Amino acid sequence: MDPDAGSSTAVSWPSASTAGAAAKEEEGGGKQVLVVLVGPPGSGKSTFAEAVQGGSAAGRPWVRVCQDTIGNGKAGTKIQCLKAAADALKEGKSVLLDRCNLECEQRADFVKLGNHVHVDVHAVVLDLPAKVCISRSVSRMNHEGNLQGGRAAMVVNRMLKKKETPFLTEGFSRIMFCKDDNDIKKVVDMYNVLGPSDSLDSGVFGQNSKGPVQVGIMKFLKKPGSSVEKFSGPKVTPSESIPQMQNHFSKQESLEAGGTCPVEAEEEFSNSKKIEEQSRERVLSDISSHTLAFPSISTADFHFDLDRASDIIVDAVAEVLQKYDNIRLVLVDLSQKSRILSLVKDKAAKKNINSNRFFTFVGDITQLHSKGGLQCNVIANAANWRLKPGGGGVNAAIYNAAGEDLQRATKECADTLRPGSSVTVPLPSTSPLHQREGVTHIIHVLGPNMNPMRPDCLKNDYTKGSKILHEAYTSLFENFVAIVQSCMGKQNTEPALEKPATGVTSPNDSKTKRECTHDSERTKKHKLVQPNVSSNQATEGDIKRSAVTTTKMWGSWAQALHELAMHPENYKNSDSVLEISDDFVVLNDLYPKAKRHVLVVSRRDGLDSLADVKKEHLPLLRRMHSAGVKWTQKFLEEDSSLVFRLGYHSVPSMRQLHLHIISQDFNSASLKNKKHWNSFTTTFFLDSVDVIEEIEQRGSATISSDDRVLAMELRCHRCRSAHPNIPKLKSHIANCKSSFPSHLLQKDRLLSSSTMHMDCT
DNA sequence: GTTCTAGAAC
DNA sequence: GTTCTAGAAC
Repeated sequence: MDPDAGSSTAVSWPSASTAGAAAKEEEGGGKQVLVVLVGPPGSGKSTFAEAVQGGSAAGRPWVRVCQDTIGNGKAGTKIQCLKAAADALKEGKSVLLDRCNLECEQRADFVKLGNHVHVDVHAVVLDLPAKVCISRSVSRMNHEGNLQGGRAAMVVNRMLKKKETPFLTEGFSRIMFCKDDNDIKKVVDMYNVLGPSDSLDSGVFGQNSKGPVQVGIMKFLKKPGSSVEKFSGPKVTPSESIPQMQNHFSKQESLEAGGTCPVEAEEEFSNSKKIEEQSRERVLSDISSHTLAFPSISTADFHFDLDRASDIIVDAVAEVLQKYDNIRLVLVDLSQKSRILSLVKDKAAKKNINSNRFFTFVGDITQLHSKGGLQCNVIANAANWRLKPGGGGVNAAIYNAAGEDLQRATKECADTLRPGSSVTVPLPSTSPLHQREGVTHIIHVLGPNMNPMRPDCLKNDYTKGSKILHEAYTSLFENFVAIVQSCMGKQNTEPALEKPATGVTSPNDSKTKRECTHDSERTKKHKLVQPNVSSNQATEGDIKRSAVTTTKMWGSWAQALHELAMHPENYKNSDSVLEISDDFVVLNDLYPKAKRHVLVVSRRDGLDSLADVKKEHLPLLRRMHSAGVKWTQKFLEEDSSLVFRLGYHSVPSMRQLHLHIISQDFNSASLKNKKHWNSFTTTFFLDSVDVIEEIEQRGSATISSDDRVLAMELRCHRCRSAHPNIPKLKSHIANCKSSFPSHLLQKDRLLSSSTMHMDCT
């Protein structure tokens, strides 16, 4: 790649003729730069630094900090370089750090320094062939660091063995690789025209794609109790001013290898340190891909106050990083001038967030690896509530980059998304985004909504909006953690719940759906689920099923059906009771939610709900189903325009297993609220045919004990359009003539005069 | 499951 | 002001 490919920033600023203080004054525009040169002796670092310093045509004041010369005749130290760099930056100057910096550890303190004083930290890698460096260093005379002749060849070889390619995650905002003098010249030219207020785009430029894999960058991925723990670097605190940093460094001074090319360097590593390094690399390579890249959610659509949004991001990030160790988060924005990015960066630094575990990044979220050199196995999508492509921005970009695979995979996981929630979609390996960028999962997230045509519009309610935005990020991070945990093959303290997602459920696709995860709504009470559900006992699969047995507490009001089932003779004169058999009672629902709404109530004591049903109950279920079909037929004879659905509520409110037979007009005054609607039109409603089939195959029914589907937005059961409230929904469904969703047209899930081969008169 | 009602939304 | 939702009580 051309080294200046990323220098798209215009450099047409007025040239500041004065240096130093003048540059500092202009800080509002661009930033100072700390250029960390990376290269062995003979690679041309000093020549590069002198060329930039001497050729600056744009008024940017440069200071060269060179370890070879900083000791005034004696061997210079890293500490001296750090101090000199800190001083120069404090004076508003940009710094060229002229030392080898071949190892991550050698660079780390300088990067930290640059990030602390909020300057851009660049790496310029002088990646020339070893023989070139050797030949230059061997033959040169009067080298500043007195490294020349035969000794130089040995040192260059030794150092190159230890070379660790710089990576953005070390804290660099930009890395440029120079393979030859031509590349070097281009980079020098780029800096020469970089005015005091200019800045260069973030990213990696000129890297050879088959470069070595960088493992050292993963040192942030410590796990408590593991050997990696020992390698967590000194904790960075916001109050850690430069002098304090220097104190810290001075303690380590004896351990630090000299900057330029000390022959002694190799001896500085004790055996124990080597062992630690090896074990670190081994562990870290296992979890090296656990990185989530996410865009800023809702800030464009919602016109969210960016200051508040950045607080929310930083808070949510801090919370999740505190809870989990082995993850890395990256906030991505396309624009170099992104305000949300700079706000978040500043606040994260102030909040003492480890910049290795969370950082901001300028780039295209769909090309982080190929263009940015940043490997992220999971990326978040600022999705729309329909989970559909389009709309521009990140959503469109991700759908475009991932191809149709993403649409298909998303559809298998969920139909919609509520504000403040997220859903994980495993990205098929056939997707270009998977193949090219190494992205294995997309997590769709939906922030607060302000479009009055959509459900849950917040208008200008920032309190609520903030809450939802925080929920959205938390949900995103929890889902990401769940992916990481499942990749690591273990469930930690707080595994994110794995649930069947919203939308279509059928035996055919239930497997894939289970692989998707929806967010857990921690604040919501699960009133219908009693503690004995024992979610924490779930081990493999983690699908809560059939766990609600005999000990569920039923309120007195919930006992009516049980009472009826046990003593149907007491009700035989009631108008509501249509049929009594040994197995069941058929009755009109007391509060019908449609023109026709009938219950087939099992008479078996102990079968409180579907969760209690086992294979031995199949004959009963089949008989209940047949009774339902028989009565449906009768109703269709009375009104052939009706369409019926037969099914069970996942978690019923009334005790005693009962099958609903309900016409799909939903034209009833008793249908009053969201829970009523969603209990019949979401996955909460399990079709009788599917329940029977699953019990035949698995021995029990898969039940989502998650009642969040009941709180979902109101959508037409035919055309899936959304409506803000019950009255509007009702007026819509009264007129909606759309055909039913295709899955309902299969397997006799819908019964009508045509499917039952009756005459339509 | 429904009813009642406070308070949010309009 | 009225409409609508959501939570508590039953």
